[in-house]
Amino acid sequence: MSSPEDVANELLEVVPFTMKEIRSQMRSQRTPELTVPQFRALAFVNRHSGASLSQVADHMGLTLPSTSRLIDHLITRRFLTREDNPYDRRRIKLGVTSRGQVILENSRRATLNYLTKKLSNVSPAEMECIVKGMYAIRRVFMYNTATAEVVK
Amino acid sequence: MSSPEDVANELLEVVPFTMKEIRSQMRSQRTPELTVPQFRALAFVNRHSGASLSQVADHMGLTLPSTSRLIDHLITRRFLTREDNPYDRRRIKLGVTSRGQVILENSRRATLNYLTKKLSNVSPAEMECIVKGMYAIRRVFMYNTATAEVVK
DNA sequence: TATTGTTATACTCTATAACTATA
DNA sequence: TATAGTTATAGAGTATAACAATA
Repeated sequence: MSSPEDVANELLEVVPFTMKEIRSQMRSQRTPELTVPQFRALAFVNRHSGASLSQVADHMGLTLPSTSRLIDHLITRRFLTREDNPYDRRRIKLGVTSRGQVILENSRRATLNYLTKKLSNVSPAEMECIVKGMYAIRRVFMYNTATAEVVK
Repeated sequence: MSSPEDVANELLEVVPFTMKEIRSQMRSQRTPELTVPQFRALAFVNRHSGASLSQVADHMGLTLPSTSRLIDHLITRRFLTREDNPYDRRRIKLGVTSRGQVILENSRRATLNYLTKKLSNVSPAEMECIVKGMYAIRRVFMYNTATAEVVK
């Protein structure tokens, strides 16, 4: 039996390490074109075409200035476009270019291939566990806003 | 049944998000004294008293210059000490100060409390899954050097 | 007056290149 | 010559503060 605290300890050790693996894979291997935050932002705009800066910031959990700079880099490199929103001129409408879609897909493929290869040594039963565990984490951290403190 | 690729996809979505939660908790809540890499380095030296810079770099998966600067910050703030190693004068011996131990313990406690609270909504069965899943990930990413490519 | 976004500034993380000192 | 570590330099990620434009 594991206590919530045991699980918390486990997360605190394993998550940063896994994150570092993903980050260095993205940086060093085939597709150093995108950092992890860039990848996430690009993927979000790809799923939500016409998104505003605030929507990206909300999704990423970043401040507006941080998001503005992040998006700037992606626009400079022609992975994203920025247009005015005619219905509310304070807002912008972001969109992924075809160039951006290619980069996004390449980056996703390379990283998935890397992870998939690593996971080839894991038994089916363990993989089910990982999936169920990730689902629980997702539910708690990504969707459960009921217990989340409101931070101004 | 989940394929390795399904699991990889899941990791690629959930791990960065969870990492961001941990990072922003450490930054914004009670103990903004340590960033995640600083916490990890300090915890490593605490477990391996007298460690050299190279040992920290290996553990963290960072280059020597990056590690040198990271450690510098911790020394400047009197969380770590640096001594010469008399047996090999090229090496240094790192140690945690009592001040560093206090900070480390506070930071660990605050983050664990935060995670533990989040996990209070997870059923025991799901927690077992998370633990088993983390164990599998740990085995694959942290210990399995057999299939890891050697990157110079 | 409140919301959306940008610019200015600053700090940490991280890398590569070039260096010093020791083995 | 090889190894351990530092310094110089640079780019990305992130924040807060101050601002402009629009609602």
